[in-house]
Amino acid sequence: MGLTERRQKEKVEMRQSILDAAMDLFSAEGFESVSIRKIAEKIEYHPSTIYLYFEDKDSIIFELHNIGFLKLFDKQMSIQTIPDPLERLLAHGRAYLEFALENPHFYDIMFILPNAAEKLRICAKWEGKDRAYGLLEKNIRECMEAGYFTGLTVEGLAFVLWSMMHGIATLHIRRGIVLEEFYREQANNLVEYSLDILRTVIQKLMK
Amino acid sequence: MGLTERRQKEKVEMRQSILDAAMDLFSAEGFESVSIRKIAEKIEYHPSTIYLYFEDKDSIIFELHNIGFLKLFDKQMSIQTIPDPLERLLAHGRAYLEFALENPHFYDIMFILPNAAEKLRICAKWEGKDRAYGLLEKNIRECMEAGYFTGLTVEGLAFVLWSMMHGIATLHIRRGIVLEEFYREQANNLVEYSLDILRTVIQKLMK
Amino acid sequence: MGLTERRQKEKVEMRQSILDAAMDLFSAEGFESVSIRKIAEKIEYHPSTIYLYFEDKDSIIFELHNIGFLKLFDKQMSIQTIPDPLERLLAHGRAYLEFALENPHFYDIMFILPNAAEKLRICAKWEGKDRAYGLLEKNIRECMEAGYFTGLTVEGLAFVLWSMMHGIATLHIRRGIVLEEFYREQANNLVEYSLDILRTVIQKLMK
Amino acid sequence: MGLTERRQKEKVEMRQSILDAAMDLFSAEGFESVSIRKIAEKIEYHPSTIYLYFEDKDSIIFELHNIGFLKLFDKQMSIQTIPDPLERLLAHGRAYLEFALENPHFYDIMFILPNAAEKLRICAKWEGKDRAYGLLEKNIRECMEAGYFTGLTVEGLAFVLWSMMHGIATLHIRRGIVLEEFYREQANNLVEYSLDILRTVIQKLMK
DNA sequence: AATGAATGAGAGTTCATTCAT
DNA sequence: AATGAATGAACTCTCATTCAT
Repeated sequence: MGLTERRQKEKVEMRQSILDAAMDLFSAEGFESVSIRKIAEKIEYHPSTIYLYFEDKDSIIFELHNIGFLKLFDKQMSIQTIPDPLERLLAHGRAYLEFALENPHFYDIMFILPNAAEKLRICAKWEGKDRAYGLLEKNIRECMEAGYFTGLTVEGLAFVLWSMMHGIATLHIRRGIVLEEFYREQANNLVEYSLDILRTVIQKLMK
Repeated sequence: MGLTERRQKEKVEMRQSILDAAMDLFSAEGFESVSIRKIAEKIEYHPSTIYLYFEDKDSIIFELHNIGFLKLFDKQMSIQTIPDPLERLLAHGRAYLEFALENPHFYDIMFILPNAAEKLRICAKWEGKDRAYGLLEKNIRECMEAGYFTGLTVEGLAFVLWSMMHGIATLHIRRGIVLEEFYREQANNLVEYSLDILRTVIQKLMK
Repeated sequence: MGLTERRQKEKVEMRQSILDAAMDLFSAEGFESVSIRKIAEKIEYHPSTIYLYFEDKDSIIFELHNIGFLKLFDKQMSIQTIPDPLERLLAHGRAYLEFALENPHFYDIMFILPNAAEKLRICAKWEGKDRAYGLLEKNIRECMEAGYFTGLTVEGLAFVLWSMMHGIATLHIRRGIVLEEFYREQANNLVEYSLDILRTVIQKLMK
Repeated sequence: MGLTERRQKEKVEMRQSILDAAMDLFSAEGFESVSIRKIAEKIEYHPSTIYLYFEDKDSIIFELHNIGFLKLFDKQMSIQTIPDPLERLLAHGRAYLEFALENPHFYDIMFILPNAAEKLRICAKWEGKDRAYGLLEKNIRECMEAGYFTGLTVEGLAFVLWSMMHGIATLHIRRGIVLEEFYREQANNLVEYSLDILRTVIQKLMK
């Protein structure tokens, strides 16, 4: 490994450790208490140093966004090989939900938080989002081509399913307390519980 | 009206005007820019004065919470007179969604934003929530007693319906842009669009 | 003296001490090192406290401007009673120059420094300036009405005289070193030296 | 060209490109926003590299000073061939003013801005200045030898004329707005307007 | 000759809150 | 009941500069 190469690698590692620290802070103390100073303190560097790796705070948030969407997309791609469209659609839902509940803070940044960074508001054209949604529509469409869901539209169904999944995810992430109270028994395995219901719904819709 | 009585009344009015100002600020500039100073400026009192009526900032947010739940409950009660349980359930969904989209900032505080959660966790008895959820379950139960939704549980269906409605509401409130892109034509009348779909779903589930 | 009155007075005094500190810093270390923090340190208050008396840093600079122009105008008014127009014009020049050399840092902020505060750039309509210039033109006009300066225009002469005075002031304030080298003997009494020359010039122009 | 020679040349070129970049920044964004970082960015080098060619930031400013004086001296030399001393003196004024208005930022650094002064005080022998001033005095002296300006001293007249020119230049450079308001019609051709007046003044002084 | 990494100092500003009056 | 005065902590960000490589 040459000199330039190693430096390159070190740079990447530093960026990563900044992002990790930011994510840790976010997880531990909530989004509003992610600050350049705290990140710096966490990685034991001077605040100024952060600016050698990221243009500003927004860029850090923005990067976390992107990473989140990459993660989600990867997860969603991994189930695209399932041959049966209906099973695939269910697996799709499961993947989405698993992602949300396994990476609640990523999900938070990606889908819940107020347009966290100015950057995001500007960058309206935003691949991650489109790709993820496109995949959902594709899977629904293929279900329909296979004869399911007659009488429903792709958009309508996509809307229903996304809303449901998003609703479940959001409730769990932000209102864990509430859910726990009502679904105490299922709280530990909310994914399975939700998917059981999703399966029932889908089966009813299917006919 | 005696002296004590009038003082009492003035106190209530002052609290109310503080809450109003806070809500206005929230609506106008977003949650993060609600500050004691700005509230004080809006009601033309000194910042210190706020502390005579509320312990701290969190208490104000918490109060807004409660008000939101009262509003929601009122709205939901107003449709409980509908005799047909299925129609009532649909109206229930409509009421919830309308509340969310008409009072996005209340909904935000009540169901999305994280901050208030701390207070809520402490405040053991939190009527608003229970009552609202209880109403939903009651309506579902009465549908089932009327013979609908065989093969589904009350909790399961409540969970599905709430998730869906919450998902729709949240997407609209926080990701307006996203929705607009995909549902441009329906964006102006998201409630009706959503309810059409809800109706379809319910009808399929019904049998 | 009532309570409100004393408070009012204290507020004024505090504002004044902030302005004094700012001016001191400016004199001692130059404009660029005037900072809220240093002002605070100088008056032994917390930086935040400054913001109770001034909206922001610009407002402080802006206030210094205004004070400067008030001072200058006062000085200029004090010689308007001189009956003979020519003598009055000479006194006018003397007053301007004296002001500049006695209050070099005010003069600096008023006439030399890069549009120091954003406020000044916006506030194009700017009384102090107009009044001061108006006075000069008035005095020149009255000289002309008395038969002096035939063949010259008011604007032209105002321009010449102001330029000269401004030039002298600026050279002295900012290039003291340069001047000292060339006019070592007169440096201690630059006003008189300049006015002698001005008098000669005016006498020549007069005819 | 030997190796050492080429290296020498490269060094000079690099210094020049740094100075050019600094001047560009100065012209574009004003003195206060000239920073080592921005210069480095402009010439697409690393900030550290600047320090291989200049000791510190002040040295760069100081160098710009010198360059400015060389430019001015060149311009002034170019009119020294005019035979008639009076015409030459007028041309001298014109050259000075043209230089100032054509190179406002150089003029700024040379005669208005404070910063460089520190270095200048240290730098005992400062040719540029002496030469420029010497030229002015020489031209005035030759006018006197030709019989003009009786009753005036060389120093006095030099002082008046320089002050005037400097005043005009400074007003224009730093208080463009002010001037424009009063001399709107002449603003586009301030040099000619000023020289007309200068000519009048000189003619009056001449006799 | 050039750079990459890092620093420390410092800037303006906002905030929730307290305490004496 | 209300306010005025003040604080201390926190914030993002920019800068000139140094040192090892």
